[in-house]
Parts: sequence; C-alpha cells; structure tokens
Amino acid sequence: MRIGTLAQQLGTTVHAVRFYERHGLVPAPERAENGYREYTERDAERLGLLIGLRRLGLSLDQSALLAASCSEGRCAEVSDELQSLIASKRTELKHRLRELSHLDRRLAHLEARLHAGAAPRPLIDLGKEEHRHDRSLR
Amino acid sequence: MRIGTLAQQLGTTVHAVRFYERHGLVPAPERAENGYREYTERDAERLGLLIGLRRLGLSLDQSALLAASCSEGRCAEVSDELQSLIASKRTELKHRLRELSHLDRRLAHLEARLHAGAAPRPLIDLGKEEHRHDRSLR
DNA sequence: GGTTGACGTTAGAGCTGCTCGAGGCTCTAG
DNA sequence: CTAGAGCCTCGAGCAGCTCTAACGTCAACC
Repeated sequence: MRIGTLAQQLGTTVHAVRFYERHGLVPAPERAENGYREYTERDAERLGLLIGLRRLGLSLDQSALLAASCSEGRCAEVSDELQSLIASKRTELKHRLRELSHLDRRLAHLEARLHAGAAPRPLIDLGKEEHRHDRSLR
Repeated sequence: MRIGTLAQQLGTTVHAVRFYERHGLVPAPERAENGYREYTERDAERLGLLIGLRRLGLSLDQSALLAASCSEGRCAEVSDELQSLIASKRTELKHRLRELSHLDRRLAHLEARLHAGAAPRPLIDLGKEEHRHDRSLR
C-alpha cells in the first residue's frame, strides 16, 4: 500500500505520515524500486494505533511508545498502562471542561454588558485564575 | 515600575512581556539609566488589556490590535468589534465543549472495557470524526 | 571591600504537532 | 507526447510562549 492510500484509510495526511517517520515514531517502511514507500498491513496497524491514541488526547510521544510496545506483542502491558493514562487524561479533561465553560460564562457576561451599550473601563478584568501552560489537551 | 513587578501584577512572566515587545505587540517602554525597562501606568494598562483579551481566547494578534486601538482612544469601536468577536468565539467554544465531552465519553467507555480485563483488538478504533487542526481555542 | 542573591539585559534555541511549499521524479491515461 | 496525479526530499513556518547561557546591576550583610 502506498502512502496516499494509507493516509486516506487512517484519516490523516501524507505529510503527517512522513512526519511520524522522520521523527522515528514509526519505523520506516520498505521502499519499492522507484523509491516509493510501501506499507504492509502491520505498518498500517501500528500507525493506526498511534493515530487512535493521539485522538484520545495522548501526547505524540506517549502514543508512539504504546503503539510500539503493542506492535511488539506486549499489548497486555500496554492496556494496563493505557488504563492509568486514561484515568489521568480524564481528570485533565474534566478540568479543561470546567475552564472552558467558565470562560463561556465570562464571555456571555461581557457580551451582555457590551450589548447593553457599555464600553466599560476596565474593558476587561484580569481576575485571579489559573493559567495553564499545558497544551496537552489542545 | 520594572518588568518583574509588572509581570507579577498582570499574572504573567517577564519572558512573555519581553516576547510581546520583541514582536511589536506592545510599544517598547522607556529605559532607566541602567538599561532596565521602566513601565508607566499606561503601559501596564495596555498590556493588561492585551492579556485579558488573550484570556478570553482571542488570538495574540487580535488581542494586540484591540489593545492598541483602545489605548489610542478608540475604545468604543473596540467594544463594537469585540462584541462580534466574542459571539464567534462563543460558537467555537460550544463546539469545542461538545468535542471534549464526546472525547470524555469515549475515554470512559474504553476505560470500562479495559477495566473489565479486555485488551481488545483493535485496541483503539479510528471512527469517522471531525479532526480539528484549529488550535485557536487551545 | 567583598560576597551573596535577587533582579535585570541580550540573543537565540526549543517546545508541540504538524502543515505547507519548492523543485523534482514516476507513472498512467488519452 | 502531454497532462495530471502521485510520490520524493529538504526545509521553512505556525502559535505562543518558555527557557538557557552568559552577562550586568544593585542593595544588603559581614
């Protein structure tokens, strides 16, 4: 299977696939005579797992690591580790959800004030909030 | 006021403040004889507005632009524009909230399966989903 | 007068996770 | 023969900071 087909099947782009390879997150596939990458089913599975894990919100490195272990036969251990990772991701996620809905309330409030014709000073007020530097949940 | 104090007051870091200046998003402040930056109240207000807007989820450029307009006296216009920006941000935000809670449901589901002792193959399944490349809401 | 420690300065690299473009090769269909 | 789709590599670019190295400044204490 060539890179375009693979990318399409996995719902990603050829650019991303090559990126993963360049960064050593998946092994480089065989090459055909013309230099084109040729992917096996195994390759596709591993990459698919990586992508699936990414979509669950794990970091790229984490996902690559788990995908590697699993495709080397230690799927059971993976599922143990996955379990705890998922638990902590869910905690983060709930946190993030709270933040975002808090943000929405602030926006709604500001919207209402602006709509009422006020251009209040201070236009914005920087309350004491937690400010995350953690991009891991996007 | 020096940079450390300013950063603390605004709940940010000296690094970030210098970053904004380097990128021309806020004007460079006066310098003391020793070369230290000296911020006036005006400087602080403008920077504070920028930071507040950032925290409302606006892009850095957008925030800088509005902060600039406002600190040049066109606060009323700013509040008009802000109104429409906020409306569209809220739309994005709702979308993002839906996504995240959907993700949470997926995680919960997977968690339950793993907890039940299954190391199911395929461990993960890449369903058809929307996959955003839009980082603007973090 | 010497030292410590907190603060300031700069230029520049690094982070995440891709995305995109330039410039070129290969293959298939018409 | 040519057009177009797909592949190749290399390298830059994005947001929005964060951090480091190597240095200067200043007040306080001994």
